[in-house]
Amino acid sequence: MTKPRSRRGGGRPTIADVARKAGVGAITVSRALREPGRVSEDLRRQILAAVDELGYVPDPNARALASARAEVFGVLVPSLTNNVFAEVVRGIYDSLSDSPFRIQIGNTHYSGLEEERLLQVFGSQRPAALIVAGIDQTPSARRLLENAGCPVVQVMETGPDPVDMMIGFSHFDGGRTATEHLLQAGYRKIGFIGARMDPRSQRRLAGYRAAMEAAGLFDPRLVTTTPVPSSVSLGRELFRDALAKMPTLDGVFCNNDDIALGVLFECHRASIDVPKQIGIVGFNDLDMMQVSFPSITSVRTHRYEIGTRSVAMALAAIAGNPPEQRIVDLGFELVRRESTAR
Amino acid sequence: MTKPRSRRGGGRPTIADVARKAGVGAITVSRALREPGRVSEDLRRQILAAVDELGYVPDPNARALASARAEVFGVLVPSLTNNVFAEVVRGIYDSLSDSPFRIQIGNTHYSGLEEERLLQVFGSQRPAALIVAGIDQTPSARRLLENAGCPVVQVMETGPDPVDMMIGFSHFDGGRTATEHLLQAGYRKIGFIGARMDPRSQRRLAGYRAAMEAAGLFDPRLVTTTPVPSSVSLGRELFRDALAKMPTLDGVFCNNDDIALGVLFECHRASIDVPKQIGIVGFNDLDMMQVSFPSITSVRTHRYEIGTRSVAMALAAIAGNPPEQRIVDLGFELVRRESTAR
DNA sequence: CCCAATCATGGTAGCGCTACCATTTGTCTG
DNA sequence: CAGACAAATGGTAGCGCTACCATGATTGGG
Repeated sequence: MTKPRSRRGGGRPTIADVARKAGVGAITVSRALREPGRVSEDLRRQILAAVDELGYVPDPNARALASARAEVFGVLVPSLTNNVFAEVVRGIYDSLSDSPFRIQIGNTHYSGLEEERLLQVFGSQRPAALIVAGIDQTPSARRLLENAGCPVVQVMETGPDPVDMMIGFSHFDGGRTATEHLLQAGYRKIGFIGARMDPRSQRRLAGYRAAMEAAGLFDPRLVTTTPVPSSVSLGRELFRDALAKMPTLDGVFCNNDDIALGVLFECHRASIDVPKQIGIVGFNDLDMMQVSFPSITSVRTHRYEIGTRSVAMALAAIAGNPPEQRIVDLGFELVRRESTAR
Repeated sequence: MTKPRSRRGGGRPTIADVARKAGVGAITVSRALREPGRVSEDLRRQILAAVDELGYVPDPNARALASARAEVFGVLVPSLTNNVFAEVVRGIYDSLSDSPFRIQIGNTHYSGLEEERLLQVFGSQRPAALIVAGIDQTPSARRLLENAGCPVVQVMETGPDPVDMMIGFSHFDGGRTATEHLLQAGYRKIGFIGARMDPRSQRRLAGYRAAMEAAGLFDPRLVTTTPVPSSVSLGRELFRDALAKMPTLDGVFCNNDDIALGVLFECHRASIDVPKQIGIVGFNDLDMMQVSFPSITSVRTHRYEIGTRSVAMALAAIAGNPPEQRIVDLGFELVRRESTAR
């Protein structure tokens, strides 16, 4: 006469309740939910009705334990507030919202060690796929990715040696293209201003340097960087530093759009004419670049699409059809605007 | 002579492996990891050594299943890219990084239905706590929250009737304060410009209206809104609309800082003097408000702190000491800058 | 010095689900 | 029409962990 209900579970319906109600075996309920094609039309209807009536929702934890595979995408990004990564995450999120997969986000704070720690934690759940920003994993992080036993997509950049799959673009080329544009517009003393010099920023700087050296115009005093996190106000300060160091500066390639905006505001404040006295190029092409006065030339990157495409690649791999193109270069676009129209 | 290793698990060490190695029972290993105080010094050391040597990491899914409680915080926000919510999430994330709790983010896209759906999904995991943005849940979403069986924190706003706990500030008061500041500065034809008029924006608008009515200056033609998502470029367009509708406009309270920035840029473009001809006030006080030229007066909100404090409240409740203050008002600060210094 | 109360540890029995392996039925081939 | 084979369903045995309930060892008060 004891209650058969468990002492622990909150009393919510389980698969056995559904099975009883529908008059079938538990396993058939499980199949009806996961592989509808393998259950006859009739039973499926009956089962779905029972599910509905009881308000049954499968327990993802039990599911993960039994199948040794959690329906989770692990996503590792270096920052949650940086608009660039927020857009990537949004793309990932939107692409996954109609799938059974959940998302678990990890914030590495631009630290390789933190990334390792998070991979360890994420791995313990046997995720369905891992999406990680960047290609500069520590050796031990790379080993964790290789042994994760699930599809791995490195995003934001392309490089020669993917762990599994890769989607992004060349930051080196982006930096070079931006700089070449300034050179073509006639600017000569072109500075580089960058904050939070993560590996991607370093490669943009390298692209800048390559372009300047090719033009015979490179000078280390033109480069102003800091490891401090990027912000609009920092952009303003760095520009003042740059100008103090090199008063003849006539152009700047900014590591990102926040910096570029800070530079523009300082130009306003100091009555420096843009684009006549100084040309400005940003990176990422946030919405505000087209609105500012003057509007700012920037390198448009396809962040949202990197998110959606990375999910598509991972889902294909999970389904057993890994894309033949393991490295996808989405490129970028230089968007010319008033800030370099001299 | 058969391999005792399971057919499924990838062969990673389990608690039983650790127990065998340390020469203790499995349950003792479990305790040593979760309640160190209840295991003798000696055994604990032995066990931790075994854990280390084997590289054992507990399986969170098995743990959740056995204890009917997942070590997960469910976080529901209306947008991932809106800097305001990104800051809240960052605060949550940072406060949880030293705890065993993971984070699962849900993006409601400002939709009540989507929020319900996500609460349903999240609930199936028996999360340790739920943090949701806003206080305007649908009746059925509210029921889901009440029956979640875990601490619930509503964030970003305060209101009279919390599901469980609440932390934020009054958007009505924020809107009123901003508007009163413009009035005190001598502006009279003060417009309201807002995009994505979610419930919080509506209350800021109500605060604006209350201040204007108290001054006997309210006119519906001063209000320009749209349900379209907010952006800097939209701010510019809405300001042009507002000006076309009411050419004598001499001030604007903007629903958020992006809009305010768009307004400022349009003023530059149209050679409208700020603050002489037009006063501008934003909302949230993003970093760029202090850098722009002229710098923009804004209502500073404590987003990051809302995130960290919400976690502290939830953790306290989980530990069995729910805070006596179930409603925490973090307030806001009006930051006066050049854009209203007439 | 005995018995209760504590403390430290362990055994057992699930948590809710699915992998694996039947079993049953229907369908096709020669 | 037998035999082979596929399709549909079910039973059993865990997945790796912890709640619950012993058990034995230690303490301490009367």
